[in-house]
Amino acid sequence: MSENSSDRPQDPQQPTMADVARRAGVSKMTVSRALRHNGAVSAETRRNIHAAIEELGYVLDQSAGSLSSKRTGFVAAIVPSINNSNFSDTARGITDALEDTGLQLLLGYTDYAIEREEKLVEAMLRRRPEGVILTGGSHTPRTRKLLSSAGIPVVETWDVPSDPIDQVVGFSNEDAMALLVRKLAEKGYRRFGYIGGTTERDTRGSQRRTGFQRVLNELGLPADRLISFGAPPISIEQGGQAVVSMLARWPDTDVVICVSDLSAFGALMECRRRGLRVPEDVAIAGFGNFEVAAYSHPRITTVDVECYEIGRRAAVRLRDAILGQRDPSLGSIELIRIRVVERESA
Amino acid sequence: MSENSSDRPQDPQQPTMADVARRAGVSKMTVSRALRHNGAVSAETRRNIHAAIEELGYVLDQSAGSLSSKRTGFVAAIVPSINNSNFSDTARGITDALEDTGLQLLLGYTDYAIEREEKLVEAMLRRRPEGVILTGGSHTPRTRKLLSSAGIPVVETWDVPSDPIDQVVGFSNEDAMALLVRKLAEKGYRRFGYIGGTTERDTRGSQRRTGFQRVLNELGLPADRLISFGAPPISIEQGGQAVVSMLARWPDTDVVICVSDLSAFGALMECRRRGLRVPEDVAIAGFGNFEVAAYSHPRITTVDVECYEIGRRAAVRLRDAILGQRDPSLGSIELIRIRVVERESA
DNA sequence: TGTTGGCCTGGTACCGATAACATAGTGGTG
DNA sequence: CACCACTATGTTATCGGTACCAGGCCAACA
Repeated sequence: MSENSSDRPQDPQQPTMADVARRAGVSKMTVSRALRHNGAVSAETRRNIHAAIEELGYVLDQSAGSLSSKRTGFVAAIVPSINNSNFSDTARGITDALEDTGLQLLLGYTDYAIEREEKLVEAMLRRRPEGVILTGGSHTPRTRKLLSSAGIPVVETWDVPSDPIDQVVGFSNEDAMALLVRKLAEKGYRRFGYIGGTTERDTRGSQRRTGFQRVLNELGLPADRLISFGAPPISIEQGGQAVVSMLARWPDTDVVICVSDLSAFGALMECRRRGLRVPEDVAIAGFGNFEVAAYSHPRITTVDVECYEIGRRAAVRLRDAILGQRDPSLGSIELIRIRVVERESA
Repeated sequence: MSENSSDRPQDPQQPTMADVARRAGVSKMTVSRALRHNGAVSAETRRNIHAAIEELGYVLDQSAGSLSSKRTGFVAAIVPSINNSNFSDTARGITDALEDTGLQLLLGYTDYAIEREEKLVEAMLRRRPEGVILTGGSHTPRTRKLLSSAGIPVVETWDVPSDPIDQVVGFSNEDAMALLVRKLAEKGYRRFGYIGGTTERDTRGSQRRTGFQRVLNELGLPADRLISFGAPPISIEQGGQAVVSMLARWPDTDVVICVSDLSAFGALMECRRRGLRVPEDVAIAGFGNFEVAAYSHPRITTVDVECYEIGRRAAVRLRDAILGQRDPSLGSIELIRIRVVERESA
């Protein structure tokens, strides 16, 4: 039913602004003015135009408009996965900050592959976004090149890259994990295990592992209990499987730290299923402060990242850059607060 | 840094196809042909053109192209929430089915409000998508009107509306819930409770509640143990709070059925926290077969919906309609399989 | 050798809006 | 009453591509 035949037997051609203008007895230009509440149009003319629009079922063709105005009215945001409440909180933050700016969000996801990110960036750029928000600081050289020469503002998030493309709103995943490990060491834990994904694909994951190892080295504690399980993002199920391997190999592990709350939750449930007490027999901690961690039984100790704020502030920076209102006193790098949330599991 | 000043001191103006043509010593038309692998262009010319593109850092402006070709190359999908693995599975199904069709997915989310859906549909339509995928069958009259007269194929999903706009790929939420209740009644449960969101806003949620009540009425069992808690989508936390109210009010409740696995999980964890045995003291069931339900302890009995398939098939139908390859022997309504997954919690 | 047909390539006219400037009317002011 | 500032509207020229048609070139064939 490509030619949708329901309601009214509509004309094969969609009406254009010229049709509206003819019907309202004015010129195209006046219609254009009436639609963008900027121009000076008399109340009566405006009424006629809106009546004509209603009768014809006219919908503005924005792509035609952007060709001449050079404003497409959207920004692109690229996240690793939409099925992850951390990133969807960030997306919400972006959407909220963009409200009332006339800017729309176009969301794309990469499945944690920077090659897919490259393809996505190129596809987005063909539609001429007015700005781009990326997740993470690792990109292909071509992605960097495309974005640098696109002449639009770019904000990298969820990371603090050493060589930013443009602006940054994020935090150090390494430091955040270090903070958690240090806190747990203070609580008396000594034999730390780490569960994460296999490859380097999830760069934020590997940075967290680095932070884990760094602190243990500083404290003179062994940092070799590492289980890598599956391609990132590692799931609840994989967290469960990984903790089994961990305890089979190093049965005296004090505390298991997981790359995210999802895997921590899997590990926790698997331990409970096997009759282990958490945290008495083995403690568990996660990362990201997902809702599941706050309401599981026992509740999971984790690191809270202000995901929503990341999105909101990234979008505010983008908006200011686009509208040329960028505050020069602000640096181009903005750090987001992270904090350890101590709960029952560790 | 709106004028991105890093890498190279780039020209203020982005290069256009005419620049590429000039540099390659051909006409714009030939460049256009070389970029869309359809036209006949000699190997050497093509090489020159690609070299010129590379040197200039040219990126095609698709919005200009679509103006004259009348093909924008994207479809819009509108989901209630991106932070919900059911819908993001559907989104993945759409993305996968669109691969290699030259069609891109533009995702929008409504936060479960049909007014926001209306705004979103209008915003999308201004960009002239080649097709639209909606979640659910309830829309504002204006949304329906806009879509019917847009002259593009539309697929409604996750529901079986009585008066479809165009095509449908979904299932009956009422029947799916009825299936679950019937199965649990067969297992011997008699005193059923239901936990869901408050308003009619989440239409799929209310349909599920209707299915719940219908079956209990048919079986001559009381169907009045209903707890409504919070605006949809109800969260893990709200599931926990609701089960507390439920058991305070009707302490002898056999089994608690939740509108989704997330609230079921919250209820389950809260029961465990209070020392209740599940399913011995109270059984719990959910809906949607989320990962959290499969790996919690105990595992949660639920209804599995083929979310990914919903997306994939909706996109296939859209694609066929757009390319004019729609198989007329296929009806315009496609039902997705649903099945009860019996696990430990009920 | 003339004709035919296929492969490349170019020229021109748009696609549907907006920018920029021009113009007509209107009321207030000295 | 001429002049000015201001409002409301129209005209023209694009924006950056693609559709469509025309034409040049060359090999194959009669």
